[in-house]
Amino acid sequence: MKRYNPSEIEPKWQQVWEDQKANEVTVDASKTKMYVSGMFPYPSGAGMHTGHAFSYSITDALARFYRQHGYNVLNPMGFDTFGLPAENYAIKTGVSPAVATAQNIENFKKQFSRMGVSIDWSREISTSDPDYYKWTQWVFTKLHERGLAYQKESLQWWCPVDKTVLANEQVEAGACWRCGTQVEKKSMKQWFFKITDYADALLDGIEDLDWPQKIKTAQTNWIGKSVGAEISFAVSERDDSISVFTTRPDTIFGATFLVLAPEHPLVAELGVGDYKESLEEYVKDAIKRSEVDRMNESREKTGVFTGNYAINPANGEKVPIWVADYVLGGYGTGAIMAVPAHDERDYAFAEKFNLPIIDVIYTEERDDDPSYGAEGVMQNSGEFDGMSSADMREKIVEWLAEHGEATEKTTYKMRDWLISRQRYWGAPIPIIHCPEHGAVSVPEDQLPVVLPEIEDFAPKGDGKSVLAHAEDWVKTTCPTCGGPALRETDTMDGYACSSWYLLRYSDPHNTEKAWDSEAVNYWNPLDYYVGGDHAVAHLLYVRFWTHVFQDMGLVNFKEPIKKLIYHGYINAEDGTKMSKSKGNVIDPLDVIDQGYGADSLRTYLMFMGPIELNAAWNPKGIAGVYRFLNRVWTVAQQYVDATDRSVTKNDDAIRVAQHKTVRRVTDDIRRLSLNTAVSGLMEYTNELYKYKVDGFSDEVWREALMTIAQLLAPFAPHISEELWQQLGGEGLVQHNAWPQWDAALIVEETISIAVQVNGKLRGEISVARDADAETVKAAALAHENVARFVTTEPKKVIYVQGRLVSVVV
RNA sequence: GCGCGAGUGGUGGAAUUGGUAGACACGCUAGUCUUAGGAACUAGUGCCGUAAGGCGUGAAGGUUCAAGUCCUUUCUCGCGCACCA
Repeated sequence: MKRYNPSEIEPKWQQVWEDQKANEVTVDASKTKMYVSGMFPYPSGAGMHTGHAFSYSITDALARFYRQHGYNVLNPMGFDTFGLPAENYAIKTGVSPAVATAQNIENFKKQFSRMGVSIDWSREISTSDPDYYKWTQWVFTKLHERGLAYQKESLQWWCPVDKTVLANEQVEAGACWRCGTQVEKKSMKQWFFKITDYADALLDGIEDLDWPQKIKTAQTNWIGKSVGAEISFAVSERDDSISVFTTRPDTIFGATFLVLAPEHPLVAELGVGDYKESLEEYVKDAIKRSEVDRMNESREKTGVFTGNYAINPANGEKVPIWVADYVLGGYGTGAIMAVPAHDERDYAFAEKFNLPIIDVIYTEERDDDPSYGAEGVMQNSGEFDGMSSADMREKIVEWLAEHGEATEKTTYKMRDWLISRQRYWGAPIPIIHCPEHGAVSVPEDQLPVVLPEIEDFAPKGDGKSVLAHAEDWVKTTCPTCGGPALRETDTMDGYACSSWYLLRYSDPHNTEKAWDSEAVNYWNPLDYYVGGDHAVAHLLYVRFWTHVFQDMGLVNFKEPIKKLIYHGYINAEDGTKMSKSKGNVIDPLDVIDQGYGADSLRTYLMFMGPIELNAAWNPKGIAGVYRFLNRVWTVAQQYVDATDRSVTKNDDAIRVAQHKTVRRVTDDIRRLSLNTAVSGLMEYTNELYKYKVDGFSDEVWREALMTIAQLLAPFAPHISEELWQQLGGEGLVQHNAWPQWDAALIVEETISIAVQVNGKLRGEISVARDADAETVKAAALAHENVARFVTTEPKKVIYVQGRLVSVVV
């Protein structure tokens, strides 16, 4: 008997798939399409880790499952190649990012091949390939044309030692991540995408997405829609007013002071007399710190009085104007009316600085706590006393508008998407700055704006990308007037590059346009998107761009991803994250090399638990799966080697087990319960194992074993191909139909019924499948052990068809 | 703090619709055989108890003939957001 040897059969089938181009697909309107994709990887120098192996094993299982069902399956792969690691590596070693990236991609592709994933490599893309980023740039110009890409002065982190701009996540506790210097804020002109124009559309789209609730909630919160009012407060003894945003205009009679953010434009003018100096100092200090920092610090409120007053438009009361950093400059109007009786933050502030608190909403259950957000009956509110606060919310805005300025207003937490990066290794922003015409888009026929090759990748310390020093490249002519002009030297955020790659897979080599709409509309939207990261950013940006593309008539759908599979992490054996420093990293390629093979690795990853949960790697666990595949192998070999195939002893039982398993595995994969699909295959194998000692019949065993090859193929494709071939199957198992189950064969003649007495299990009876209720009840009561517990006439006997009898005494 | 999940044997987990809790796998125990093979096979394995039986799904209540599943309260852990007015 041949032994199961994955290191022999796996490379063999990988070669066959490659030679036959088994996974390449084209648009075919006569077939139902199925488009699945994992989130494309950043090809790091470290190669593939278990997270990748897990993610792509899920994707591949689905691709193979649907391919076997006869769908036209697109399972592509690409590489998210722009980004900081390659650039930092270049700064350190001088190896150009393009060269290092190409090597890493080669390595990743080898590793993908060894995993046995069924990818259509003819569609490979890489975001740093000029043939790709030409179209990323083209999208930028289209957004620019539509007013969705614009420039704005904005504050950026600046490290005075490294003399470079830092991203928010590169600032740790107010210090530069590299040198530890206290960072500063610097105002710079930056490019933004106007995602806020799509806030409502993106919010409305969330409801119908077949995505995990937590991702949908995360996106909803991120967009952060608030409906309220903007109300104007006149500044006392000044010809000025301060506009505030509130979601609770009904509490305006309780507004006892105003608070402005330190960034508020009026702050500079409001300081009066003795208060002026302390105000200036406070503002200077607050602006130095980021919003992020302010939030990380203790919630102890700080603030200063301006010495100035405003008039509450509801009751004409003079209310003091304060400045405090708990009010954010970037949200609403950067100013609030503080209602300490009904907002815990205002309450904390009022307590600390002894400001008046007026309770304007009465609720019965209210205790002494400041009643944050509660609805109730209005009081201390003039003519509105006794009314319901919820009912008056809109009325009071109308009333305020009659003798002042007040309008209904909706605000969002989401800000526009800042895409400028002062970095080399990214897609150049396709803009030319002309002294005459300003920022002009590079015309389509001059795209791509190719990233120039340079020698020195280290930032020069001027807050610009090193591209600014590639003088020949920077100096150009204005597309509008032909006069001398300069190129934009910032590159785009990598998220821009990954916001449309799922569309490019449909038509990856098109040199005329970003994609052909027929191809894109055939394959998209994506049926399954598999990943475990980017809950908000990437998954929101992809939606944003697709919404825009639909508005531009480039695609005929709004939402790019139908079903999102957001899987967990694979942790180390002790449940903590794998990390190089802890030395607990499991390298999936090592696992394959150890002799377990890719099939065991993949099947184990699917068997570990529900895909959406985190799981801890258990070296014993993969041994168990290897044992299972060995049993599959052994039982198949014993059939193949058998000289006598005339023993029909267990044929009926084998047939029942086979059809039950087909049904179960099919259902389980459909509902993405991959761990139970694998356990179903294990049970089936164990059962066949039991019967093999009695000997083999020909057709029944052959069919039973071919079925296992088919059902196992999504998880362990190599052994499945091998067994399929040994059993005389036609062609590749992955191109053969998924087995069907025959419902009639699964039905058993006698069924087992549990018997409970007062809710406790007391016995089990066997009855005919179609026995009527009275017969079953009688049989239940006749059961010896049941009778022991039923000493009086039962009060009630309930028969649940096909399941149990419940006797109540 | 707010939001979203999840708590089941020694371990990972199963139970699709309120209907036999613990499938499958790991580990462990005992045994068989040792063509020393990452062995294989057989039997057992929730807890207490010799048994009959009792107890048992984070905790406490409740609804029901019947609750891991539904309701109320509460605790713990994970993830996301985090002074957004």
